[in-house]
Amino acid sequence: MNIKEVARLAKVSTATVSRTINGSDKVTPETAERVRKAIETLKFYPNTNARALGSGRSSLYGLIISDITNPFFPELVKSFEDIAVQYGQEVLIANTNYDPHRMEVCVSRMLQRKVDGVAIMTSEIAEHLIDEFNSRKIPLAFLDNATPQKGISNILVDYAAGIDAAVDHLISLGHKTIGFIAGPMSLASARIRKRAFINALKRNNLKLDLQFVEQGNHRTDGGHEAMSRLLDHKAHPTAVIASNDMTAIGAMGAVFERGLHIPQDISIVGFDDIELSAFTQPALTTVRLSRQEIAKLAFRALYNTYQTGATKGAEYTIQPTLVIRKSTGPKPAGKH
Amino acid sequence: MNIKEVARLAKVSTATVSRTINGSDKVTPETAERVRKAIETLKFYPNTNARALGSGRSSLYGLIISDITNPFFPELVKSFEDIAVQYGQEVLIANTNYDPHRMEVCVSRMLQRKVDGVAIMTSEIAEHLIDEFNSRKIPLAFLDNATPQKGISNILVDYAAGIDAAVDHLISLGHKTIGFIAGPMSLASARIRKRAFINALKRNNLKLDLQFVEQGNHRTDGGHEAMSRLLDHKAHPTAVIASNDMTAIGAMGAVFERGLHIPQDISIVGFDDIELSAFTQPALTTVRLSRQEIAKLAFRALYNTYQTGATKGAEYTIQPTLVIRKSTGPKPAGKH
DNA sequence: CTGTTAGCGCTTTCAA
DNA sequence: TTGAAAGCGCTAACAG
Repeated sequence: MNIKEVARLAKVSTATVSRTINGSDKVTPETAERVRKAIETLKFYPNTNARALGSGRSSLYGLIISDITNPFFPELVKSFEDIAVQYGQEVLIANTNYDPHRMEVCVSRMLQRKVDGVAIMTSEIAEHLIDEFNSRKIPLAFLDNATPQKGISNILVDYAAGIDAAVDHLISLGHKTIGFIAGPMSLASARIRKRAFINALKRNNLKLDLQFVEQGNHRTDGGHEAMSRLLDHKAHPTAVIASNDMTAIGAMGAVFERGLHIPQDISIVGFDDIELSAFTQPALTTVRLSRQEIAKLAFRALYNTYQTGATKGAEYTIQPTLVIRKSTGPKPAGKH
Repeated sequence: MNIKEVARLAKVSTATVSRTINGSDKVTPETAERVRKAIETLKFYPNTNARALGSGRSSLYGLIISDITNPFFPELVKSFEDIAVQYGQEVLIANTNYDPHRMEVCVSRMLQRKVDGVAIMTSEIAEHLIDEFNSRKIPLAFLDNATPQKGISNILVDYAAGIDAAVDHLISLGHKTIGFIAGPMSLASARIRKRAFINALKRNNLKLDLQFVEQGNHRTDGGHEAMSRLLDHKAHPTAVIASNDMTAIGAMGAVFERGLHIPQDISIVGFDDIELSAFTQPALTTVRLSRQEIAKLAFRALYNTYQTGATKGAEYTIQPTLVIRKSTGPKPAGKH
């Protein structure tokens, strides 16, 4: 069952069938109709592999993420797929599992499938792998690539603005002693958030107490432990900002374990706005980083670069927004 | 850059390069080594499309799910990929978004990519689409297919056993009035759970009060509303089982809104054990349905069927297990 | 507007 | 063990 059979049944050449499939305008409507009917009756599905091979275009875009079970990614994946479908393109998803070796495997898969572009939404990627893509002129889009490069698109996130919004919100609620639970310092984006927090305190003339800047790991366990340490101080902060939502959720657990209440005794702010955050008890106030926006910008950058054959990539900056829910409240009376 | 260049550099024919790539044992180690070195220096990645076209095997397995942002699926996807990688196969993921039309698109994608098998982990699929696969002898594996079919593998879940375990657990805690929040009755698996609940009550000689069997939608909003209705009754149940975790989480919110405590005033049990459930406050007691097990069984069934060319599919039954966390406790004194 | 035909890059007989 | 060559199914000049 192939294009020949369709051609035979429709009494045309394979070229005409191909043209019809690809929506060429140089096919008489009547002919096209006949072809379409033949396709229908034969239940013919054009072989993607042959198409890609013949045309040199795969219409496939790669999406490399760390781990689909990390709640940050599902929405990103979904949005990326949705927009790709809109553009008539397909998506090849690959997980690195935070493992450099798996990353190599992912890159190799992309190369073998001859993708038309790759969105790399994870930080850990070796320079030589980027070169593989570059030398083949495969468009790349990064999320938060620290070192922008020739011909590579970059989606930047204004983390500082997000942190600022969180700090301002807490200050407006009367908080003066604000703690922070950082993410892994190996992550550029985590470093930026921590620095932004410190700067925000300064700008607001709040004293920076380094013992209230704790270290987490962007997972719940790290948040839990960090918050426990924070609560060990006789005079703990009345509000804590976490570097991401998972950290905040872990932190909330630690607060409850001490018999304290959120937000009556302590306010908590997260970062990312993963789905889960709306369902915590109380619902988490957090800085929303729109995954849909990231996905759209990344895909469009790739698509445009591929279509136009442009050699320089685009750069976009995304503004996070504060989502106020129930985990933040006025500073408790009598505290500092 | 293709197999020819490699052949030239290694001073062999393209056939030998192909054999080396595919690990044929009829290549002298020395020759193979030369080829491998050539591949290395040229940074050659064999074109998957051409490989599939030439061989007739795609080494690609399709995975159709409803929606990657549904927390049930990420772990399933990950496990499926992990095992596929182990077997040297690739995975093509497709979301239906609960939309029959998108389902057609998904099926079409699978057909066009000439997948070697498809795991359909969503319920809504039209009969004629199944036929498309059948007529092309593409192995299929279903999750919970109500009507088992010729040559199709089926992963069954013993939902009843899971519900039984939940009911038994609550009874052992002294509960006598147990409520249930069902899922959408359009879902076979939801119907089974509801029926299992009713049967379990009977078997334990507990009276079945139909006003305590509420209707949800497997989402948090449905759980919230259903639980609110349940709590409107003067004498509400002291324990409630939800048809899935999202429902349970929504229900928990409704309980808190009334100023009641979990599990002191009311115990809650979920179903699925999605990641989120470990992080609710209190952590949710639930019936765990191992997505890893589902994924493994589904993939292996497909792989074996394809490799052996078997015409009849396998059938497996998965036993869910109760995970006791903090949302269940003894029946409150003085209640029924 | 339609048909002919030479590839696309790899696999796989078939011979050697 | 290796090579030559005929496909795999489709696309895209090129001709007409």
